Amino acid sequence: MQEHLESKKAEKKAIPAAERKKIREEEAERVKKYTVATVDGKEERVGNFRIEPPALFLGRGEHPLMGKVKKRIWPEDITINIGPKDPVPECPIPGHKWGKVMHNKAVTWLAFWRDTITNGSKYVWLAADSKFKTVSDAAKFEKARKLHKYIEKIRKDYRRGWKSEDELVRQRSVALYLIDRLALRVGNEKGEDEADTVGCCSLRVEHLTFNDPDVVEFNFLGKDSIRYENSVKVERGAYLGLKKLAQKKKSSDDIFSRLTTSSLNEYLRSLMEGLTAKVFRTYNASLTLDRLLRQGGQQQNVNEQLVFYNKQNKEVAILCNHQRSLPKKHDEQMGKLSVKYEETIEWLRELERAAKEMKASRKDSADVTQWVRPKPDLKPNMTEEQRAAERRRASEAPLEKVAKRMKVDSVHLAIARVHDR
DNA sequence: GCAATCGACTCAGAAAGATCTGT
DNA sequence: AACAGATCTTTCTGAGTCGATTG
Repeated sequence: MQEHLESKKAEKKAIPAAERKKIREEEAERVKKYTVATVDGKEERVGNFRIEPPALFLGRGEHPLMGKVKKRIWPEDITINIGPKDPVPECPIPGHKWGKVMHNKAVTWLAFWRDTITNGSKYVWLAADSKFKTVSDAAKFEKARKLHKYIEKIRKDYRRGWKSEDELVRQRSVALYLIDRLALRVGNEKGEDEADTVGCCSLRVEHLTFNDPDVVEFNFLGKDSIRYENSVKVERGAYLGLKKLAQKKKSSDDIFSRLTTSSLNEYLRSLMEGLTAKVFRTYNASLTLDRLLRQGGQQQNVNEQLVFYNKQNKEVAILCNHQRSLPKKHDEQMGKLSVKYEETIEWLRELERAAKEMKASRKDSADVTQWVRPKPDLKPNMTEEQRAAERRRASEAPLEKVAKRMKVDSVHLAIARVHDR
């Protein structure tokens, strides 16, 4: 199977760039009737118009269902949602027909099917640049802006709640503090056939360590089984409240045993219309970026501005615990970079030595030694594999010594070039 | 009345693919 | 000019959130 896939890959790679582009354009033309939808008289791009093909389910982290077969979806499994007078899209597989055609104006999906692994709903939606998506995206940020007007009151309220006699109020107030301060997700309960991950409301005693007087260490698997590891100095009241909630409980017990995500959200809605736990993430991420960008120095050029922006944006990613695993070849690439760096430094030393020597002797040229990588010897009649092998040989071959005489100007030019890098 | 389940939506990381850049 | 490697963009689909429905 692997061999087959490898050879398919090689076949694809062998197609010249121009032809590949042509193939791509033709394919785009062919699928156009599936990728564009008319919504309220306007053409909109469709997001995922291809049905997920059969595969072995993998899942993220330690998923109980990993390895199960995700079965093929047939037209009969699919419900189409279109306007009542619109023509039904032609079924692309001869001899088959759509399972159901309906006209539901209250939802935004175009097609629906059931996932054979989880029995969950899967949809075809419009793309992110569609009216439906952009309007709801804008509404999300407006809601976060609205929270800005309520936040002081809400914070005052939960600080008071830490000391409440009512355990439910205490749980809710401490949980809300964590959601606000650490941008934790709300953390719905999860089932037996899902990976064991948690959010705020599902935190267990085993996920926390208390370091008096006021530091809490968090260590748990969050969404996508991404580890959240953070040692935080928290407000004293929250510390005491949280510690009290963890006391007399087993390590596998829920900290917020009486709190549910829906009761928390219900409470939030009583404080501000439309407020839910996830709004705090949007709010705090946006506010953090805004604050960091404002305290920016005077970046001179676009390049510096970009570096600055990316740096601040990374801070927000840290707040939200967004992280990507390193690419497979990362170590190798870093290794190559450091070798290159060393070589460049050595070359710089040699150039500087030559410059000094010329200055001392008042000559206008000097002998320099450069260590260079041999060039691959590529012949026109070589096959792709032979070329690759030759390139590999050249890149792994020892450095060659090249001695040459350089004029003073070219030495200075070379030094400047190294500094540019 | 309430816990469990469902439906519809956003969020998110991996991998594939396209494009850019330096040699 | 060609090519390889780096980087940026897109695709894919699994993993959440949250309100509604159901038993």
